[in-house]
Amino acid sequence: MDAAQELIQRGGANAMSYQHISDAVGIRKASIHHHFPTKEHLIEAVIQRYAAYFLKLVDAIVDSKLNPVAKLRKYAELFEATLCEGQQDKACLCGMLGAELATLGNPAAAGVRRFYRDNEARLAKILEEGLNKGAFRFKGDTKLVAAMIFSLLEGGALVVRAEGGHKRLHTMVEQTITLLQQ
Amino acid sequence: MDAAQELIQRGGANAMSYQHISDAVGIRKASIHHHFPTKEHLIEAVIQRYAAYFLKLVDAIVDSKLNPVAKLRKYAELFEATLCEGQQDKACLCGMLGAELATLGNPAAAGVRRFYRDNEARLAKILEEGLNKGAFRFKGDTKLVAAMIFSLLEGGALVVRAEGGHKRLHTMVEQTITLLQQ
DNA sequence: AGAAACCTACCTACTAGTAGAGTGTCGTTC
DNA sequence: GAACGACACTCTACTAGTAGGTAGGTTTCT
Repeated sequence: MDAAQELIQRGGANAMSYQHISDAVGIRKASIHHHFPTKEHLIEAVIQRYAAYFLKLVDAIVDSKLNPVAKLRKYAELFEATLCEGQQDKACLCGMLGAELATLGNPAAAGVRRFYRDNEARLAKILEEGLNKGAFRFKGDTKLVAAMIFSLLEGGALVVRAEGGHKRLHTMVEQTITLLQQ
Repeated sequence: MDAAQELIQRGGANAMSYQHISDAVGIRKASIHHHFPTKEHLIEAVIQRYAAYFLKLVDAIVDSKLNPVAKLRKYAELFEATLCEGQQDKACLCGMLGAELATLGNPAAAGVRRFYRDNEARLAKILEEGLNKGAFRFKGDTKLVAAMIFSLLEGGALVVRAEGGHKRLHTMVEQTITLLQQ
């Protein structure tokens, strides 16, 4: 699953094959089919695991005693950290799968949708808290700003791989935080 | 090229094949190879055409007599319009290809990078004009805000296909404009 | 007539997925 | 304590389908 996830994060689900995984982990293709009968199953399992892992980290941030601005910064760092891993060309798993949504099976697509919804809800919570405590100052709907920030991070993670990398994403995040505070 | 572009915008370059194009346009696979010898060539040609077409529209907006806020709104509408076309599941071509960047050949990847750079430059121009005229009011670097908006639009176009569609992207854009004016 | 476009027929490589046989590791029984 | 059976795991070897791409002949346009 580690190998599958890495392959998807780097080139997408359609560029990932059982053979590639086999080469990466040194176990024959057929043996992988024993654990994940179809590609659909495999992708779904990877999404579930990724979503659970990611959201656990997010919840730890949301529930921490940090101030809301620091929470938002920490949240964005999760995306930046992904870009730093390995050969620095991994984006968010669900950002990649979002592009290939039309070619995904129903259960996998539902998992991606759910990941988006869950993340936006957590972000909205951080923003709401920030507004109440006066750490943020902006007009409009927190849920919309949450959706905006999430799209920015998912899109940013993809775009900066072309130029600038994680450092560039970081500066974009800082600029966004500035906009939310003025 | 229309068929190839549509296939890429819906499912990505790796989910697009000569056979799919053949089925869509009613011309044999080998005949398509006559015009575009390799997939690399085809993708590159589609990128070039798309970038030229898109940037022409963008430049028309930038050079128009609209006020900067209206220009930004018009620019975002280009992304919204793409989502409205056909079966409402087409994202920006270069957003899709950004996800698959690692599996693209060098010339194609360079085309995508260039598209990103060109768009961010146009956006920065609109923002700069808006700051000077007092239509926008925000702290920070216009180039960074431009990169931020571009990532938001590219990411948003991908994310809203999962839920909400073009209407949702529109509300996110309006929220962003609000942030830039406060 | 010549070129551009298109065709049929084919190639090799790779895809997801299956069949069925070996291998190692258990707990259970004699 | 040794033999047994069950099971999880891995293997080799295979399938049918699809991928990108080519050779070479036919049609269509100018």
